Amino acid sequence: MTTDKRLIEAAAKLLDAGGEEAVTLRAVGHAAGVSHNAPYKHFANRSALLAAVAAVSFADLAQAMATIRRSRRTPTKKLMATLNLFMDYSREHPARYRLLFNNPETAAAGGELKIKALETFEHFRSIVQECQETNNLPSAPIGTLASLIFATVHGLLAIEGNGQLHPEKGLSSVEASMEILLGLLAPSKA
Amino acid sequence: MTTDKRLIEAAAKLLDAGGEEAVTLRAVGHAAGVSHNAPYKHFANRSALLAAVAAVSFADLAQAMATIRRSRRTPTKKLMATLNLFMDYSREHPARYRLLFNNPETAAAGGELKIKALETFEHFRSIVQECQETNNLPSAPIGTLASLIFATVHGLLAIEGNGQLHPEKGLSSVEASMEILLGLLAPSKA
DNA sequence: ACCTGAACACCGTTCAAGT
DNA sequence: ACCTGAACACCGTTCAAGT
Repeated sequence: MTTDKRLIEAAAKLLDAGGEEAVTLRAVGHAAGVSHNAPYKHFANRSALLAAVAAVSFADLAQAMATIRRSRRTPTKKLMATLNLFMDYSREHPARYRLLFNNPETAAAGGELKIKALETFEHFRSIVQECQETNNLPSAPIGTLASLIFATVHGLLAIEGNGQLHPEKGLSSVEASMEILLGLLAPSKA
Repeated sequence: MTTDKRLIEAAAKLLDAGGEEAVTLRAVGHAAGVSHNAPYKHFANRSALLAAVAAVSFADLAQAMATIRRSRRTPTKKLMATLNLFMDYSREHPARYRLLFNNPETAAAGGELKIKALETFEHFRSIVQECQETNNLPSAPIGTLASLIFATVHGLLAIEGNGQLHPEKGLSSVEASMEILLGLLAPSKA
């Protein structure tokens, strides 16, 4: 495997294991078997390395979503599967999830990263559209509806990760909240 | 003003102006007119100082929400005003907003910070409840409904802050998305 | 009780070399 | 072309004093 791939992989592993602060160039270099400043021969700086991690992570998500999209399932089931994908990702890789969806630097980035991110949203949007076409979601503008549903899972996951979702206090789980949302959004079958 | 208040204020100002990375203890100390390690006489460490900033910020938000809650407005208008409060806060103090609602350390914290955070949610929940009672929101469990609506603004604002809300690409603004959500949630006046 | 200056370990980044 | 080791500036944190 080429050095740059190994650096990205090492950075991702450190990120998952210890959060963003654990991703030091020294640790990344060491984990990849090179010196602490070899990364600079492959990436402009630490941010660029993290951006590369984000890009491959978006690509992974996009691929998983493409598989769901192609599968033989009802649109509603596809949407559920996609939402579950996000939930699992957020819970198994919280720091990575934050890097993808909650990081000012990721926001500012363009190039490869931006393209991969847009691909991910495009899959999501398409699945939401299928649900609309089968009359399982209201006929609001597709972009608005898709961003609304995505933002809701995202927001719920953020709050959950922040420990501000308190099932014991009457607040509900991400799953339950999403079910309620989709239930309320579903057009009454008149 | 006491030194600890001045330290919190200086930290908040630096946070708003330059993001979390700009909040170095050296800069905070300097801005407050003390040495770079005087903060340690008032706070256990940098995290504790940021937690104090979060606590006063939550208190400010809670107070603004209490005012809205007490005002002579329809429940729906109160809810709108509260949502606008979050939107303004996120746009005017993005780094601070992230500290409050998107920070693993804030999550782990207890004490004063946790209490202030819960107070904020309590106001929000109460306003949502008013909307339910006047039949402007469906009769889902209050905790679930409140967290759902809050998570949605929060998620939309996170995406907006991340530059992933693209009005030009058919995705919509936070305001428009929230209006659609509340419109769809509103029980049909039968 | 509250503050300061020196010191330490760690980090991102740069630079001059090495193959 | 790719990598390394030394060096620099900066940071959080600790410690021994100072009033």
